[in-house]
Amino acid sequence: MSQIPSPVQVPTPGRKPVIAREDILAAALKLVGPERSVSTLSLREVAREAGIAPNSFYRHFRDMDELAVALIELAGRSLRQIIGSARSRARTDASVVRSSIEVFVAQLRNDDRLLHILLREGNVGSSAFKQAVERQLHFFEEELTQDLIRLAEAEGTGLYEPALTARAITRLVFAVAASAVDLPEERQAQLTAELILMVRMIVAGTQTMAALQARDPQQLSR
Amino acid sequence: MSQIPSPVQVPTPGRKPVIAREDILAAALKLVGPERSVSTLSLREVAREAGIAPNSFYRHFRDMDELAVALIELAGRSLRQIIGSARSRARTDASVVRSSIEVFVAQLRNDDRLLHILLREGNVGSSAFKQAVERQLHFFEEELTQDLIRLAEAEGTGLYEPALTARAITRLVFAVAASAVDLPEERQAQLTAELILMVRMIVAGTQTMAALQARDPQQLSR
DNA sequence: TGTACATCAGTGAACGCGCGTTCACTGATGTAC
DNA sequence: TGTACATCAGTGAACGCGCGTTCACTGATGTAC
Repeated sequence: MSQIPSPVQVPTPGRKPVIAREDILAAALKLVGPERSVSTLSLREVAREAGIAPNSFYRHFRDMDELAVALIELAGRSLRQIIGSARSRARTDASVVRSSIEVFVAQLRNDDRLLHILLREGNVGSSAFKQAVERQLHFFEEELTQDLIRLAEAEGTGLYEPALTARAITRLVFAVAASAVDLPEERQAQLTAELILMVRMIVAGTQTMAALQARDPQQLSR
Repeated sequence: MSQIPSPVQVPTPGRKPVIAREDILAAALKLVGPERSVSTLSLREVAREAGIAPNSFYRHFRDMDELAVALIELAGRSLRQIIGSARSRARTDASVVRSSIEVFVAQLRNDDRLLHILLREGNVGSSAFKQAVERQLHFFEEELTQDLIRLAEAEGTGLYEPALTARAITRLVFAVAASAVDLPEERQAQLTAELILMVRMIVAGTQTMAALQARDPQQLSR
């Protein structure tokens, strides 16, 4: 899945690389910020920040688009790992919602630029780039679907369309978080609380609808 | 609120304008597409499309950022008007959710580029641009809040945090629609159905939570 | 009605700049023997 | 161990291009009298 070369050494002839793909990704990350999106970075800018000649860039990436896709994959993998461990820590009690969102917002506040990119640049850029973002969101949706099913079984409640529910939660959390990236710290605490309530609404809704459907299968299509 | 000059004629000396602000906005709109966002348009490109010399652009806008903000305001006003009339048409029966979302998706399918911009570019660009997008979303949230209150009163159901609920619905609909802009037509029908269910989940959730809170005020903060 | 004048929307030419990409190269590293 | 050689990461210089912005201008339109 990863485009990043593993550190396994395959002995080859030729000059040793003095700069790694990762160094260039890191340089690009340093350049993004509130008013600089990945899609506005220039190849020369990134090369300058990485301390290499512009044409050395081509030794590592075909073009800026390939670099952008690599950034998204890095961001997705990193966030899923963070959320995943938060989730498994909280598996026993029913506060999965709270702890997942809290770790998510903490990461956001931690000025994780990878996360910022994943949140806010999903809708602009090349089609390869947008597809890379969509792929990462799907991973989240799939993992969340499994979580929801497990949670419903544990609590003995119904669950209406778990995949759809997971999709709604994922998209909502990403959208709200994206609009909060620029907010000051104190507003972000409030945001966490709001996000938790929003997700609870969806969960409560899916349970209610499951119960309704069990009683009267026609009702929901009205 | 509008930056667009009204067609009221204030007689002034000087040469008659041969091109209007609106013509330049229209030219910019023609240039945006699946892989071209407003933030990547160049001044010269827009001028070329509008059929004027590059420096004539400055007679109408200070820079491209001002044009982008004008586009967002145009998009917001236009969409609110469309949704508003759909909403008032459906006020009597309880299908506000369905008819609002249907008209929203119809507009999307209609290749309304203004709408595409509003949906997908909210998180990149200058801070003035992002604020303009946020302002438009707030208008939607406020109008939806009023709707939810009216609906709850009419149906006699409770409502937990109407403003928060409206916010969740608005953000979710915009996020899901943004990711669907590139989808083929047949997938968009499916999307409409999914969106309706998602919003119903939130509405069902807010009602359930209102009922829970009435019974046990502590329960929700768990 | 006619004439002089002010206004100002739009222009053509030019500027310096940063861009992506190319080319032929350098020289460090490893392999073959 | 020593030598010749192949590989290839990184380079310096150059290219043509489109960009935003500036300048002094043109000439159509309206006003004053």
